[in-house]
Amino acid sequence: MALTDDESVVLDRLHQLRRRFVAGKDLVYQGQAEQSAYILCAGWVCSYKLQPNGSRQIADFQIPGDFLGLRSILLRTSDHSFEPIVDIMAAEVHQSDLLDAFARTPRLAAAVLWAASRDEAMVVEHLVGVGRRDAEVRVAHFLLELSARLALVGLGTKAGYACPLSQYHLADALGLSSVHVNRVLRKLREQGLATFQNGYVTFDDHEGLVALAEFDPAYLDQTGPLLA
Amino acid sequence: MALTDDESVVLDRLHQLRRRFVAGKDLVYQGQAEQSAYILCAGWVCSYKLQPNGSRQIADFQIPGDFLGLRSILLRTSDHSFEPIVDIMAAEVHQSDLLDAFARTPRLAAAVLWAASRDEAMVVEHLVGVGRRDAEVRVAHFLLELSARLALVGLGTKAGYACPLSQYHLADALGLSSVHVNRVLRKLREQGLATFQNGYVTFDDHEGLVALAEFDPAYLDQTGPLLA
DNA sequence: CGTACTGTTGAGATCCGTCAAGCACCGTGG
DNA sequence: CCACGGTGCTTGACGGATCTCAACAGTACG
Repeated sequence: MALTDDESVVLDRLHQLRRRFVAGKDLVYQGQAEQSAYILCAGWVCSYKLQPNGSRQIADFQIPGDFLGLRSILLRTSDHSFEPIVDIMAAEVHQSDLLDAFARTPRLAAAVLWAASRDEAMVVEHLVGVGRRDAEVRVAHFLLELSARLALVGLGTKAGYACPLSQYHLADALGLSSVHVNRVLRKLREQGLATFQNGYVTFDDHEGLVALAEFDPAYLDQTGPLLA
Repeated sequence: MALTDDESVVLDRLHQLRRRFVAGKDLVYQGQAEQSAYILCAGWVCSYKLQPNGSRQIADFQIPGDFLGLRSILLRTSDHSFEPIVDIMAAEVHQSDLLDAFARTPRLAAAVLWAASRDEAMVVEHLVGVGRRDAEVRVAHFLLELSARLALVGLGTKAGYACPLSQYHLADALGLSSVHVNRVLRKLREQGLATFQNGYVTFDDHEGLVALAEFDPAYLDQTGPLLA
């Protein structure tokens, strides 16, 4: 994605303030009114919604390079929370700076809208998984999606990747109980497809896993934003 | 939402081409490359993804006033399909016109991004339902969300609304079998909470239904886009 | 008058959740 | 050094929510 000098300047200005956050302490919480977003520099984050009964649903995971809280900047109050999975670094983006940037460089607006569209496409695919795939396929698909996203930013290969998630994170993301996640992971391991252990995901049979999950990465639109 | 004259002109130009589509015949299909979006004038549409095994997951329903296919305009190929539930009228919006409009009026870009954010918030809430609510609560929540959205455009009240969906639509949207949807609807009816019949949804006990579903419409952000 | 679609109901199977217990690891503090 | 609590992982037994299969009724429509 080629930028003009002007666009680069505007983009740089958005990145000014870098902040560190510790694992487990929410960046943004459900119902918060203050509006600012972040661009994740290092570490993993998850966005989730809590239910009155205490259960939670993780909507998405953010990895380095991802926008974080774009939605809470335009909607008045954040309808969800962000939890750092590990200690992270993130650059703060103020609402006013972003809207200001739109006025200066409309192509940037299109790029941000592209990012929002891609986010939504991922959530929709996630919804498909939870609604229509059984537990084994769902887990397999999830591991593959993460792999594809991480590979884009150089954090993984077809062989596997470092993954700081616990089985509880998987359970909350996939709409399963942690007990069942554990059983499914064991099954995938025993079938020689994939191993999720000690902070690493290893693809023992990448091709077989893709076949099982019927994984098609088209929705990830890996070609980047198209600029008018 | 107050617009300047200039913005109104740009917005009007987007609406030029109105087209009619018949029920059941897809407007946009999964994998299609051509890029244009629509603004729905009359009728109901659903957006869905098909699985290789034939089952489908409906991601969202669009009602009059909603944007339709905003995502397929920025991503290269549409990753999902749109099916008119009934005969509809929709105004076509070309990709180039939209990007052009961003350049002229950045506030419009913010408004469109707001619309995209709201869409995503709805999908996330949908995901929460499918992942973490049992069938009865899920159906109740769904009926209430539609009610709130329809009320905003004058198509329903707390008493009920006209609803052209079949039980199959509900099943595909909620990640349930149509058989089970039928049983749940019967239960809601017998409990005196809501009736889904003959193209009408009637709230027999709106308050009770809200309590059962723990419905909180905050995520719908009914205050409209905020303009810089 | 058949055909297709939607809705309805029952019976049986199964996937997955809940409850429960136990193990491994790790950092803390005595 | 060891006791201890916390967190995460593992496994078994049981129950239930939901699915699948199957049959049938009502309605619209050609």
